[in-house]
Amino acid sequence: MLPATVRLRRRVVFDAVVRRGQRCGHGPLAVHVSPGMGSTSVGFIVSRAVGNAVTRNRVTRQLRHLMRDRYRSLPPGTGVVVRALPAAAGRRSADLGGSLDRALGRALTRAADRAETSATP
RNA sequence: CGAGUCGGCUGGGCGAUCGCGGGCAUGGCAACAUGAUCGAGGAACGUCCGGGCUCCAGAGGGCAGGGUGGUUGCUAACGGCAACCCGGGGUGACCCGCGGGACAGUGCCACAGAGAACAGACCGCCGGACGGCUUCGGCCGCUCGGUAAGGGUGAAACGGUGGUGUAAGAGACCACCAGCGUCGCGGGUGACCGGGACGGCUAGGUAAACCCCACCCGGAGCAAGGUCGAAAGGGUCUGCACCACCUAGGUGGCGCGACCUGCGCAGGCGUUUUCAGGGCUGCCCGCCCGAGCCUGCGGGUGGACCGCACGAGCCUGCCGGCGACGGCAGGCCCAGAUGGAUGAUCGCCCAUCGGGAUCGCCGUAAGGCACCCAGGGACAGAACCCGGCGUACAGGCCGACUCGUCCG
RNA sequence: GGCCCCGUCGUCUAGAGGCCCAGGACGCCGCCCUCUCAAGGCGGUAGCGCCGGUUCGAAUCCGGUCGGGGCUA
Repeated sequence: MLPATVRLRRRVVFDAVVRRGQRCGHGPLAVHVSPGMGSTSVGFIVSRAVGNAVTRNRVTRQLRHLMRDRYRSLPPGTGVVVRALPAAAGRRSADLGGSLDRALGRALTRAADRAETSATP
C-alpha cells in the first residue's frame, strides 16, 4: 500500500495533473503523467460507473498496491493519476499490472519527448 | 419416515510474504523511527420513522398544515415491539388485517338496468271502465288503478325461510333465524365476551373522498455548530481608558473591548415619522433585531483544528414479568478515515455446485460413499451517534411445535 | 454524508377515480398518388418502471421497491 506522503489528495493538484499531463490508456486503465510537480505523487480516479462501493474499493486497493511497487522508479517530481474504466471491475491484479506498465511506460516516454522538444527550441 | 409452521445462530478457516489507518509508550525541537495493541456489517444498504446532540431569541398563543388510528402494556421516543380482542384464511402448528366514526354534515356510486338512496312499475301478476270478437267458457286491444312474490341488469336492488292473509300481493300479521337500537345483569384494567328484557320490523357502500373525534408534531441539520486563517475594510454600542472644548453635564477625537456585516457592477425599496427589511416554517396576534435590505450578473476563497467516539454500550449470572422489557451484581473498553485506512499476492484445507468414470464398497433398483477434472466463495463497505422498520442474501447449523403414515 | 424532486409509445408530452383495452406531435411500417423521390392522403405499430393494497372499478389514491436527476460551504 502506498505511504501517505506519496498520496495525491488535493483537488487542485488532481486537476493540474489531469489537465496538463500526458494521457495514455491500455485495457481497463487510463494514466495521466505530469512531470515537474515538486514531489512525486500518485492519485486514483474510480467513478461510480465501475461498480458499487465494494468493487470500487477493491479496484483502488489493487491499483494502490501496484503503484507501490512502481512509484520509486518514476522520475522525481512526477504526478500520476490512474483512472479506472468500468472494465477494471473484477480484474486480477496481474492483468491490471500489465496494463498499468504499458500505459505508464508510454505516457512517461511521451512526457520526456515533450520536455526535450520544449527545452531545445 | 414424509409434508409443513415458528424462532434463533452463522456468514469460510489456516499459513507465508509485503503493506495501510488510529490512539498509546519510548526516542527526537520537529519531520519521523521503533515497539506492543486495536481496526467494517447483519444488514455498515435504502433514508421510511423515532430520539440524543448543535444552532436558530428564552422555543410563545390561535388558525391553518402534517402524522397516527382495536385495547392494555413496553420504551428516551416511535408509524416499532409484546400480549390480548375482533374479522378473515388454514384439518392443524400458525398466518394475514392503515382494525376509530357512514343517525354531525357534504360529495360520489360510471356502464348496464324500469329503478342506485325520500328507491323503482319495463316484462309479468291482479282488478275496473271502454271497444272488438265469441263455439258464451272466455280471448284480444286500449286505458285507469293496485302490486315489490317472480323475470332480467348490476359490485350493490331496501332482511331470510315457512305460514296466515289477499283480486293479486306486501312485516299487513305470526313463528323461527340473522341483524339494529335502548336499558339492566355477570366477567374482564380494557378492547370485548356471555346472557336477559323491551322496541321498531331492516338500517346500502365509500373516510388509502372532503370531513368529524382522540392523541402527537416549532424549524433546520455534524457541509449542524465552534476556534483560527485567507483578508483588508465598514458600521453600532448601555462599555472602559486617555485627550481637548465648553457652565454642574454633554460634545468631539483617539485607543481598547464586545457585537453585527463582509468583494465589484447594475436595478429596485428604504434610511425624517415607530418606518423599509429580516427572524420566531405559512397567516393573525404577540415578541425580537433593525440601517440597511432585495434581485440579477461577474469574481475571490473553498484550508487547519475541535465537534469525534464511554455509549438509552457490550458480555456473564441471578431476580421480577406469559411476553416485549425491567432491576441488581460482577467483568470489559470495542474502527475513527477525510481523493477517504481496515488490504494485496500466493499456497493448503473445509463446505458446496457442474462434469467424468462405471474399475472399488453398500443396495434388487433409483441412488449413496469413495475416486478424477475444472469452477468457486451470497448480499454487501462505516463517515456524528443510537432505537426500529423496509429491502438484498450462496449456503450451513440448532431448537420448539403441527398434520399424515407405519412400528412398539 | 445530508436534504429534495421526477418516472406515460423509440422521443417530447395530455390525462387529476369510470367518458381512456390511454389522446396528440415527431418517428417507424404498409398502401394510395407520382416516371421516381419529397410533399400530401389513408391505415397500422407500439406505452402508464415494477410489486402489493384500498375501491364494484386505479395511469390517477396509499405503502414498498427499482431507476434517473438536482441542491448543499
